[in-house]
Amino acid sequence: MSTLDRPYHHGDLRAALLDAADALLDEGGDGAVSLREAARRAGVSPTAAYRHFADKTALLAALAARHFAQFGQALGGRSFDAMGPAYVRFALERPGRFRLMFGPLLRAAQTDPALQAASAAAFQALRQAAPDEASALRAWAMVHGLAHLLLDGALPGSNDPDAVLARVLPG
Amino acid sequence: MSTLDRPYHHGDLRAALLDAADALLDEGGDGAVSLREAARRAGVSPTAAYRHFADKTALLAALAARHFAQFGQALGGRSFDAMGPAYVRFALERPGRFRLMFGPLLRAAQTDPALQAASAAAFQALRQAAPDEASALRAWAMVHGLAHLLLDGALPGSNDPDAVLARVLPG
DNA sequence: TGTACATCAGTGAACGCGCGTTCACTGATGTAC
DNA sequence: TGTACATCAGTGAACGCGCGTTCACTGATGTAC
Repeated sequence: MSTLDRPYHHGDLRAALLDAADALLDEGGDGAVSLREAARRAGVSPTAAYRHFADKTALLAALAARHFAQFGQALGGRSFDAMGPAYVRFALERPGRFRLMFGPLLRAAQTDPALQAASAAAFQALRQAAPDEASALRAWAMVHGLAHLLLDGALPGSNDPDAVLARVLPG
Repeated sequence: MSTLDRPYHHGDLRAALLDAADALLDEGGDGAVSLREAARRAGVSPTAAYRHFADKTALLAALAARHFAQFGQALGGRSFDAMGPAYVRFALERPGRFRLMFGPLLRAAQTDPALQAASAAAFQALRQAAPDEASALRAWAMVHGLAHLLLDGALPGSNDPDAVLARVLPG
């Protein structure tokens, strides 16, 4: 395969692999992300990925860091009251992404500095909008729990996000 | 292997498999539960499990049903205020169990009647202790979110459950 | 009490699968003189 | 401007792994007459 045949430009394989992994995340959840399939979709042999990531965990960490940045943007600049719905919407939009960001797959990568920075920055947004620390924590927990319960279809009766949000959140 | 060599009595293989799967849940999380390993630990060939469960999903559903029953007992008979800490404690005690009960692994088994009944019963406890429906939902979401955040080590700063609970819950 | 038979709970070999990762390698690109 | 060389981003075959599930089977247990 010559350079010209590739669907990405020189030096962009890293981004292409992340994009492919991202698509897998959406299609099959965080458990469905594999180095081999990501490479396949990027049009490259399985081993090419190792030029760009030390191992699978490094790929996942990079992917999560990307998503935490988007997460911060999705929350940033909103009022405290508007953040709850935004948080839940972010989770429901793409469940695999949400599970990767918070789930056990990243346990091995929890010390990754880029990941830590990205996640800390995302939560700064929420902390700053809250009237005080305890309120921030309570709101965060509630909204995080709501996201999970809706994602898992664990609420008896209505699982309609808007209806549930309206009933639960103030305003 | 004669009957006498087995670590369980006649007719108890089903329970032995569930016990083994349960241990796997604790040791490696919900992703670490496999039919083969459960059978191995029960001292039985991999195929023996199919005498007792239609497939892996059926095993997982049976396991989750068991846990939802325990969950109901852990919550039952408590005051509304005492339920929050009990909920969180239940989750932190055995993360794998909690993730199995609410996680995506059971999506395929969501229509299982025994599982549905067990989960509905568990939530009855919380609903009955709450002053009203909306409060129940809010409390549930918050406590569920707290459990997840603590489980995932996602809280910046202190991840000590007792400290976090004290700061967040009323009373 | 004895015999024929059905049922039932296991065995063990085999299937196809996809995975993460390693290895020695090739061919193109960039650099120094 | 040309040549020698190092670097770099890929390839492709191979490794060992554990999984869920199927198949034909065996041997013990229970039942009917």
